[in-house]
Amino acid sequence: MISLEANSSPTPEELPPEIGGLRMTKQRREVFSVVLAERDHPTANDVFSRSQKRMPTISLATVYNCLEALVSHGLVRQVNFEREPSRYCPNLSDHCHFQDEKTGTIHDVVFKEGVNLADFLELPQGTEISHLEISLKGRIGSH
Amino acid sequence: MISLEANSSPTPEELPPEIGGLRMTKQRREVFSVVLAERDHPTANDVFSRSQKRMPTISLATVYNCLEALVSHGLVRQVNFEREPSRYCPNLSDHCHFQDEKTGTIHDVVFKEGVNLADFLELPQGTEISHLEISLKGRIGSH
DNA sequence: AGCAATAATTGGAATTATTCTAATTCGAAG
DNA sequence: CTTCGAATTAGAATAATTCCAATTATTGCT
Repeated sequence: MISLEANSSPTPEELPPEIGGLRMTKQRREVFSVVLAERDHPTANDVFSRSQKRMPTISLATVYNCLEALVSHGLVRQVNFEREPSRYCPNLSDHCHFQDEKTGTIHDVVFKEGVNLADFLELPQGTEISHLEISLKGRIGSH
Repeated sequence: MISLEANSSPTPEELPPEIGGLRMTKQRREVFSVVLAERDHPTANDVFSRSQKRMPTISLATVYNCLEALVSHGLVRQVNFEREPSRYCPNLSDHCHFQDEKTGTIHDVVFKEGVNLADFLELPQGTEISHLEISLKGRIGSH
């Protein structure tokens, strides 16, 4: 099995013909490898222009299609900050996002060991959560 | 001081000439009273059509302007679910939102007593959070 | 291999929430 | 009552995303 680790990001050619139930096409491989390559939470447009470098014929619609396929198969996470364009994140571990207001940069923020949602939310009993998004904004202290 | 409580929602006329540093105009009063009236997290469009009942001449642009003024003065909260249109919430207490996937209805969810963000997030030290949004989606158990 | 069926890609048009613009109107202060 | 900055308005503009219909690729059969 091919490893999809942080600092060994695969070229499109290295990706197998199927991942997590999703058939990989040339374009999906390209898009996926772009998302895997840099952990900077690119927008669809960012992914589009990066993909064009290797595959100049790819279309923006296809990038949207591929991203949606990857997201719905759980291979990539879609990240939203208020009404900003969606961003895409290859980090599948349980985490949330912090946006530095100064630079716009988005950082992954992990939960502390053993923390469970239901532990700190007054949820109506019987609630089943299928999706959770935590978005933080602020500044990183500099002194 | 006029009380802006849950079940005594003020008519526009009852709102003072200034709230929280924001000068109240006829339209702002109308928009604010619409948001206060029902805790169903209306979109800008919802607010627009409800406002039109009492004030048929109000424009959508004005509704957006008023909502933005109310939000930036901390009188109303803007609530986002992924890429859906923004919704508006008069509940200023510390809480987050749960959307019932079946009905689309949004419920306020409060944090458990004494819970603090930094307690469960591995935040880079020195981080100052100015904005936090937690959005949940799922189903409410029915059995 | 050849071929039908199915799925993916493409470019461009369409949609939709929201913001912008420029003109008008309002309202508080003198 | 006039003035002047702010608010409102209608409509145009913007921007992210989705839709559409046509083309191209891929799969599964025989």
